[in-house]
Amino acid sequence: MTDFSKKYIVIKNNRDFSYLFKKGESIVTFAFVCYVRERRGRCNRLGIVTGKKVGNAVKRNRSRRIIREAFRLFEPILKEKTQKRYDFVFVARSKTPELKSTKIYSLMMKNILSKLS
RNA sequence: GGACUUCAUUAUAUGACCGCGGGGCUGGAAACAGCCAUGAGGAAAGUCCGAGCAUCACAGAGCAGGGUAGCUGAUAACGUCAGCCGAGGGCGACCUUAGGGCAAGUGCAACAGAGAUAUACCGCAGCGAAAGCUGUAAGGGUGGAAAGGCGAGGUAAGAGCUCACCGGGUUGCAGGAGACUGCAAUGCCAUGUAAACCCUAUCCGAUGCAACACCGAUUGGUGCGGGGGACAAUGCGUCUGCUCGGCGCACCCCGUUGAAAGGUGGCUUGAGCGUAAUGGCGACAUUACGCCUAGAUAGAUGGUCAUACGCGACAGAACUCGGCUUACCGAUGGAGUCCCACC
Repeated sequence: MTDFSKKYIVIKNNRDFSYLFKKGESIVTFAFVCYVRERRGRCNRLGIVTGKKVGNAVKRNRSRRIIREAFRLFEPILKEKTQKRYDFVFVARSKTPELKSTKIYSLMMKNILSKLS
């Protein structure tokens, strides 16, 4: 139903998450851990995991928002570069809430694009 | 000026650009697009109490289990709040208070100490040549606690033995709505612990919005199991470092599940908030006027930049209220107390 939408889809299923943890390619930085896998379909999908290790509810919200914001900027560039579509799962780490979204954005550009191309 | 006490308020602000949630308006068949205003807290937290609301159960009474524990009031209700009483702390403003009953029963009280609810080790006094006997509990030492405290009289020495003051018990009278207070008489009666069991009084049905209600129905859908088919082709999953290959899913049938799944409502207009007046010491109540203030469902408030300063603490709504408790960088205002200086 969101096929024509420009936006990404949010991953909700627990099955999808565990599948990506198992089979996805992992990219580790100090700010986040990312699991990626190629998928069919017309748009990318995004899932964010913020465990209890990150901190209290405010810190978890903060890291979720930062990652989402960074991904919002990052996603159109990815679409331009390649025709392939991917599933992403980002796992927040304990340092994440203290960072700026630009920092995460640059980390995404640096680490993920190079791996996928 | 310094040191405090108490009650409130506030919780970085402003602008630009890019985004998000639900709502309204406009365009559109729809998808969607554009515009507009709006969008976390004093604790949203812990889930510790009390309610509303919902479903189930229910004649009445009792047991069990649990809560509460000075009095009077406030309240929908409370374990909350207000005022007062008692006790304790502070020079004071003021603060703290788990504040019924060990004179119903049972239990426990280590060590020390002569002795722990009872005693006589050292003492003191009398008698006696002495051993010792008798009287006594002032003093010593141990302990959280040793038969009310302290002083005077009294005595062989002592002791509520007597008396004054203080403390506690009982009875009476007076005051108060009551907790209680005051006075008088009597008389010293006998440890602590009930946040030990327990007793007394009083209150309590259970489960929580993932409650619950509705929508949609056999040509349909969810999950599980079994069989078939394909064994050609395609995709995905799985075993594997890779290939081959096997198995599973996608297809069909049967059995079972019978609303569990999905969607919508519940979901924010409420014991609501603000201002004023009146009543009340106060909690609060009444009246008038004004206001509408998040409703997400993997969960919306964010990002970037700029400016200012003290460089921003604790922390994120999840059915809704009233409280309590805990966390917290600060800032501002009102009222009040004590000390110093000056007049």
